[in-house]
Amino acid sequence: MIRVLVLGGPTAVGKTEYALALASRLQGEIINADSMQVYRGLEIGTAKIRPEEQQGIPHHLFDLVDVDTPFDVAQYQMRARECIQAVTARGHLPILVGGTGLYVRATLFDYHFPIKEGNVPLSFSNETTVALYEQLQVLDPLAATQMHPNNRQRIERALQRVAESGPLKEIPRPSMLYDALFVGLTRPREELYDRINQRVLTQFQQGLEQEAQHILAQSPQGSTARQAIGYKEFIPYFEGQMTLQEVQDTIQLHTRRYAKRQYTWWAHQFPMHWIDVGNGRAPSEALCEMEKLVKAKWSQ
RNA sequence: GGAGGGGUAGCGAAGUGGCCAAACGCAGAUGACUGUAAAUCAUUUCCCAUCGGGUUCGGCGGUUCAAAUCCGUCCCCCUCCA
Repeated sequence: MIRVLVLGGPTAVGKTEYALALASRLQGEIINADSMQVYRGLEIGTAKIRPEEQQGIPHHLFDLVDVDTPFDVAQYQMRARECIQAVTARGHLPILVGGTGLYVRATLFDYHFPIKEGNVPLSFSNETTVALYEQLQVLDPLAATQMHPNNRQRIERALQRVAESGPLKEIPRPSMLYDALFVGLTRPREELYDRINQRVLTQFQQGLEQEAQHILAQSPQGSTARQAIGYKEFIPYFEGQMTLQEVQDTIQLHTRRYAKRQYTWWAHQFPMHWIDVGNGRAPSEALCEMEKLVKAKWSQ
């Protein structure tokens, strides 16, 4: 099986820096696993690494599409698998770096996304959520058991899927397709939250407002890019209903909550090896621990 | 000094004798998640505990079978008049 090193963890924990160091020590190439950094133009708000910071290490799957172009897990899965293949063929170690757990899981595990047949998307706007859930219970009882009756977004998707490829025959229990090592970076909660708050302040100084204005003008209603934290919060501000300070507070709040959700996903969906990079620990020491994990797994 | 309004769980805010450990909002904590995932959704938040129990609604004291809710008194806050 192909080896893949995964570097995950919550936002603002320090993945970008450690990825760079790891890549240079392990002859690795970095593959983005962040659902928002695939968009061109989301720079400051997503804390995307800049070309001059990349230290000559190849970075893949950043800036794939414009903000008005839809992108989803299925596309990511395909691109990421191709990329892993290519990096491996070059004799390098693919390092998947990012916070979007679903993207990583769909790539490394046996997730199937049937090819869409280009049929008209169903419209559910006139139905109540209760009615939609009842429909799903009839059309795909198994899928219905997998989601909460209030989760309209997932119910709609399930109905769409049923229309395209029929009901679920069994609940999928995906297996891993790669020889993957999951390293998660972590820090004490309070320290992480401080870093998040500080990072948002810095982003404002770097011109987040201008970037957001630009992005919001370019991305259509409902597009994924305008759901990104650090951008959508500006909407009420540009409409004159919120102060800049309130925008900043809200971005910090949303980012903190996002970080918690990421912890939940990473901790529960993968066999993680957590490395504490906080508490004033020297990066060299943390890196050393990561290298040990790598050696222990792929001893060489 | 006088008149009036108010003090409810982390914050805001309902409740005005029993159905109140106390609605609701916010914030926090926990979790779910195979095509929007930086999305969407759920649970939970006085204390101990499995049922269940023990302390709460500014303090103290009363009335009552029963009080956050009624009475007395004290403390604190706000507005207005002096």
